[in-house]
Amino acid sequence: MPAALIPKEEVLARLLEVFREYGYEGASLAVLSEATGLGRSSLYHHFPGGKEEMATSVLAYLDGLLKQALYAPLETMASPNKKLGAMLAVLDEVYDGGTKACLLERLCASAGRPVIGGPLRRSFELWLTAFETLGVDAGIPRAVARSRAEDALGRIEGALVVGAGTGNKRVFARALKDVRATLLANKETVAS
Amino acid sequence: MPAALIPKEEVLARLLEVFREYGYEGASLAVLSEATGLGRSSLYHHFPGGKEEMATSVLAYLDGLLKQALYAPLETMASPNKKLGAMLAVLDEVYDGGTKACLLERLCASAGRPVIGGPLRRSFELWLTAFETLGVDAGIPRAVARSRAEDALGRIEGALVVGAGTGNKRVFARALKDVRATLLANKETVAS
DNA sequence: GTCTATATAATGATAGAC
DNA sequence: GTCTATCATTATATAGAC
Repeated sequence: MPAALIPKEEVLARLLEVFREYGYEGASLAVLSEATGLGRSSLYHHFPGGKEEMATSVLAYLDGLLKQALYAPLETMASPNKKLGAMLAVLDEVYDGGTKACLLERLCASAGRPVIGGPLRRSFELWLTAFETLGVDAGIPRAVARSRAEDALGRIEGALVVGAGTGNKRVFARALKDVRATLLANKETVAS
Repeated sequence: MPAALIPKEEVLARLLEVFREYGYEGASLAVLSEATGLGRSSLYHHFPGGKEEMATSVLAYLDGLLKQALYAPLETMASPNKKLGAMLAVLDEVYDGGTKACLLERLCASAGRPVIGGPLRRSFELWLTAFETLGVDAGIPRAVARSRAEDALGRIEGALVVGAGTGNKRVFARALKDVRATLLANKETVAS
């Protein structure tokens, strides 16, 4: 039997790129095949469940990346603020300064498919829980930390959307800066 | 010749609903046909350019809705704050409290198609300019008003994404509240 | 302006050789 | 584990009757 052309993790990484650029419906097997360098049959060998299994496997692979990017910093001895800085630095890199789309957002249009919607929601929750946990670590009441986490993720996702629609990267840079300043802050807004 | 079953504006409204739920690639002619009650050939009679023309026509139709929702309030005599309240009230209704997706976001995955990307960017700009103009009306320097407009639209889009992925509507409600409080404010963030 | 019927291409998915 | 060849289905799009 022929040796694997590329490691399975590399296959997943390339599939991820396609799904996050084109979404689920837009990611045709032709494109997925070209991106991985594997023929259709090879893809079906790795993912007997077809395109849906490719998408769910990619979501599981993303969960691993999220754990690296968001949960690894949580387990260090650094201050909550430093941990947040580490998380946001990785996100800035992953989204290439706001020029690359988010897989979670691109899959939302296909959340109606049960095999997508379930894992998708779990990936959202994984991210939210990381932010929430960081807030709790910083001494913020859990309910508040949870709301802040949702708002922070919303800021990031929305900045990527506006960036994709307008080509403006500064929105994303400001979003990261704002999350940096507000997620853990004892803040109040003062009108003058 | 048979009479039109429904006015063209109603056709556009129904096409809009499909595109904003499923995105461009996910909106098949079968679904578009069913949603409008028109056969394929009737759709091609109205939109000779096929699905791409349906999408661009829907974007143009959305521009009209945006002008109603965002520019009509601008031309009233009310205070900037009242105008903002009117805008956000319409948005809250249009997105059904955060349960309906935004067409602009759902089309971003297909922005690579030139016929989509151009009009899409123009629709984003239309929205941003409305928010920016309101800020300028309120006495905010244009550059600041522009940034605030981008951030506000980002907050709204991101809240819809998080809402779609998690099923949580409160994110959207808080986003509207935050835009209400920050778009026109003389604000500063105070850490205590 | 709408319909039925059809053309043509692309899609997701399989079978079987190596 | 990968390939070529092919399947059935769905997709977009057209032709022509009424």
